[in-house]
Amino acid sequence: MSWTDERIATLRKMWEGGATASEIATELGGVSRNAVIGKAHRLGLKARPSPVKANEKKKAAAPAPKKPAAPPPAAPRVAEPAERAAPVQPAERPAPSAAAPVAARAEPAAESAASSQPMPSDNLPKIVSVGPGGFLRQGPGDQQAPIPPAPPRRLVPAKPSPDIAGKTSLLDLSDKVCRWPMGHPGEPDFHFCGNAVNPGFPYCVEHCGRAYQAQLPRGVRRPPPPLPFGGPRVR
DNA sequence: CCCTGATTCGC
DNA sequence: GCGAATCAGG
Repeated sequence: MSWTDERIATLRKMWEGGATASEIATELGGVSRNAVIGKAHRLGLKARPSPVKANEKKKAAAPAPKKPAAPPPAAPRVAEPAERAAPVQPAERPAPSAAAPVAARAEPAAESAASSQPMPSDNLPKIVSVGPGGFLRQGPGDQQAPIPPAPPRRLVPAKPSPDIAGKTSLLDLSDKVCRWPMGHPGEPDFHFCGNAVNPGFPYCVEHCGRAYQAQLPRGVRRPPPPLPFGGPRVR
């Protein structure tokens, strides 16, 4: 398989959308996870929470030579004492777990949008609180005290974008529209939600509610955790 | 062991 | 440019 423009576009979108290299590789087909990562790097997109690079100690002094291949006595290119040790990084970023960082980053409390009218929860179980971006947290357990004040704010945007009369294709994605995948890539009707995003999130309000769920006590978890990109493909 | 992304290096 | 092999953390 070669990297056609379309495949590259898919890689880009999915990578930026947060899909893992494995998922991207699976959906693209014909390439390995490594190929995806390699391509992503060559494309200049990297910088994603890597388990390995997550903690960068200011030490890191002695990288034991792993490659027995070529240890040239003259000029090892690994030589750079300065490294990146110069300024001690004040804020080290712990590897973010999927949901946490986004929620944490948003404005403190005051943003809650559940002001005047509680959303008409049709099929949703019980609304416990309102997430920072305005999406609804929910859960059967009531352990979470309801977010208090809710200064009058405009209700969640969620205004349907005009262009979603048709279907939002991969190429229609932007940071303005909900990236929640509908169906599986490769299937004829695969598309993305395309609604206006919940500001600061990659998904619309509704799908934020699906993507970011309140952690429930063990044993009381709901079974079906919907995953972006349809989750592991059943083949 | 499984997963992850990063890096290296022969092709 | 490509990607398998390898590394390394979770």
